[in-house]
Amino acid sequence: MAKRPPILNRVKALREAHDGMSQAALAKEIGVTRQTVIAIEQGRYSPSLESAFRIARVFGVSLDDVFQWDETAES
Amino acid sequence: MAKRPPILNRVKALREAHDGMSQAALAKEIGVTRQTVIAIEQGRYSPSLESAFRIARVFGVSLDDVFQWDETAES
DNA sequence: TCTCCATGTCAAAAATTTCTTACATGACCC
DNA sequence: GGGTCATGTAAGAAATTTTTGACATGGAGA
Repeated sequence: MAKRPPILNRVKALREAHDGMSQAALAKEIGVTRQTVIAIEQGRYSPSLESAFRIARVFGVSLDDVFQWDETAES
Repeated sequence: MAKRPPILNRVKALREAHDGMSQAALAKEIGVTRQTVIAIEQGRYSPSLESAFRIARVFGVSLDDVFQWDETAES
């Protein structure tokens, strides 16, 4: 399997701040499945750049507001 | 194969602005192959979020400075 | 000319992300 | 209790990204 990517994200926090939007609702808006949203929030793998863009657009923020390089990981 | 992603990038321009860095040198710095850099620059597919981050870091810019959503593509 | 370097192409395999389907749990409300 | 919703897990298939290896071309320079 994939090892954990060195990327952190605030998807869950943004979702909750967005009027408690559910994982299912977010998944539908960005055009992926609920399982994909779960995996991304859990950091099991990082999304494609395209999914990342769609997530940022749903919340009206920039890519860097959603995803951050994990400085504690090896570069 | 994959259809063209709705994402544009300035990798080639950044590379040239970065003292004419070669595709091979960039590939080595971000830990992918030269073919991957070629494919990204040509827009054949968009990179993983992890590769995207590594590219931005090499050039010392933000993700959004390297990759832009193509507004002319269907969302 | 010959060599080196940068870019490009191609095809198949490998690795990673995403989908599909199914089932489980806890919270909440009737 | 029974129903719905949100979240979570799991396994295999499908799709996409990346690698590997090989070969081609054009430019620059010795």
